Amino acid sequence: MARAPTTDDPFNAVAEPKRRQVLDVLAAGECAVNDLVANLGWPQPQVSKHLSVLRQVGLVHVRRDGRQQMYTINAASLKPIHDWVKNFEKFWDDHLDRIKTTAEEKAKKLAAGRQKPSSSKPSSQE
Amino acid sequence: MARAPTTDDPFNAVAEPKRRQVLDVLAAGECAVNDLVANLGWPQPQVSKHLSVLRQVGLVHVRRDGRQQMYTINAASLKPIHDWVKNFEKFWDDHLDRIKTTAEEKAKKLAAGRQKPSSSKPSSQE
DNA sequence: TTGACATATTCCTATATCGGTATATATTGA
DNA sequence: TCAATATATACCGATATAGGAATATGTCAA
Repeated sequence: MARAPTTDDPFNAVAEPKRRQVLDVLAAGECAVNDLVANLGWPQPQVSKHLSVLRQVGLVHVRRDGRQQMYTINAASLKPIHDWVKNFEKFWDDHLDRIKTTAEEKAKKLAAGRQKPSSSKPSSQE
Repeated sequence: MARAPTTDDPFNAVAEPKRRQVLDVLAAGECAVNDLVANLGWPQPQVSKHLSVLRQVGLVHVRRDGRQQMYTINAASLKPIHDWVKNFEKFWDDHLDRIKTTAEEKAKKLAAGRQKPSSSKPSSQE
């Protein structure tokens, strides 16, 4: 067997850096193919082919406007990626959980006038 | 040219669903290879090979304990993915601070709208 | 040392890729 | 209808893959 096709899911589609670049440009708003070509500086067929992959996984939508094909990002298709990596946030950002959960407490303590900065011991497991 | 190697970056490494599964299991804590084999139900060489890829991109660390190789997740290597997708949160997450993000988008659209469709001039990136 | 256990590596093959070049399709205007 | 513009597709070649099977490596225990 070979690697899963790039069109299988957003994970595979977005593994290619150039496709991420395309999405980065499209994040700024609707764009015609030639504008992408100009923005990215790649050969037109290359841009079209990357757009084709993004289309097939539903990461972009197309609309014809005269001779132009207007592409818009459909970032909702990135949500599975977001949801998956989100589960690992705590591993590199162990402030995150703590800050989020204790922010109000700290605020209260500060408001009370006394706040001891207890040396925080990092425990990965919450 | 072919697709970028799976060991090039976390994006490519994690494009394979089974490697995400491995990380999901490791997220629960340190694990020996055989435990992964038992947990996942895959042939041992397959598990080892996926671990090899994850090792090469730094997504896991290994420690020898007797005859066992104890694997731990190194989720910090997922941060680039997290950081990238985070920029698209606003597209599906409505209850984020919508006013601020839409304002930014409007500004971007206005800036992008100054480009003429026909005359494709490579405007300075970014 | 020998054998059992734990894990990694090698060899194999079908497959899908990315980039380049050339060309096809579609739309508009004269 | 024809030319020009805008975009998509077809073809090619080199390459890396994932899984399976077999085997190599490494470690412990008797």
